[in-house]
Amino acid sequence: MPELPDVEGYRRYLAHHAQGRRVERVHADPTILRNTTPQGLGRALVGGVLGPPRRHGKWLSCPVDGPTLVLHFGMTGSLVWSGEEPERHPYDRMILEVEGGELRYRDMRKLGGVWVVPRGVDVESVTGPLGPDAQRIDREDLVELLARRRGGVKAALMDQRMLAGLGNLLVDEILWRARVHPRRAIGDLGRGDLERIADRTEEVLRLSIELGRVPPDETWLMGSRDGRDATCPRCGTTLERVKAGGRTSVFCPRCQPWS
DNA sequence: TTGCATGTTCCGGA
DNA sequence: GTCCGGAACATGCA
Repeated sequence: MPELPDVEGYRRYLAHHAQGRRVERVHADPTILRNTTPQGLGRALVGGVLGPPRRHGKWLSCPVDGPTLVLHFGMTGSLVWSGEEPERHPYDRMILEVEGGELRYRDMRKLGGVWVVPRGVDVESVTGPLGPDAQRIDREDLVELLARRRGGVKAALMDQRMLAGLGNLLVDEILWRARVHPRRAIGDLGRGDLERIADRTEEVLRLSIELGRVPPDETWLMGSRDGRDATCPRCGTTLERVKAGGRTSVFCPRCQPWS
């Protein structure tokens, strides 16, 4: 379930368990490797020491003595350290055997992927252009970014080239807190709307990043949105769903009126 | 059996 | 050039 807070959780997890350890061996499902082969991955990584992992948006990268390992988690990716779970799993698509254990990249649906960036090459060559990270951008800059956009507000917030890290569930959560209907055009919103969106973005990310995940909390839209007659955690109105920005959006018709 | 699912990318049409 | 919707990718679940 990787959105920015989850990937930030994986970054800390990798740093905690695997950073500083030397890679002894790698195994990989060739179909999860996006720009290399199992042999190429081995040549790049074996013998190297895992450096400090970095996150930008939903991308995680980790330098390994020159080359950089780059991971994207798609919709179902995660990391597992052998000390926490001794057995390998059929969906473990890549395994780094390191001194003292192994780090596994698990991804059921394989919509994510694994890349290797050679020494001296920019990580952007695989991630493509990304906007500023949603965790690190400050409020004023985010308001300015939003004010310059056109089109739907939801599509804008999910556009990784504008702002990196927000996905469908987080954007629904932010718009619900900011009381903005997900199908509104950004050009029709007032300054106050944009400021509330920026404030709620900061709030949602701060709270969920502390935990390394989005809390399964019934006071969050995210914790209440599933099910046929899910209700708004704030006012109890039955939640509705519409398509916006190409995905299903859940919103409260009372808290997020059209006008 | 059908529709839907938290990701990105590519394509066609307005 | 801009914006939007839909399909594709791979797999599981209701």
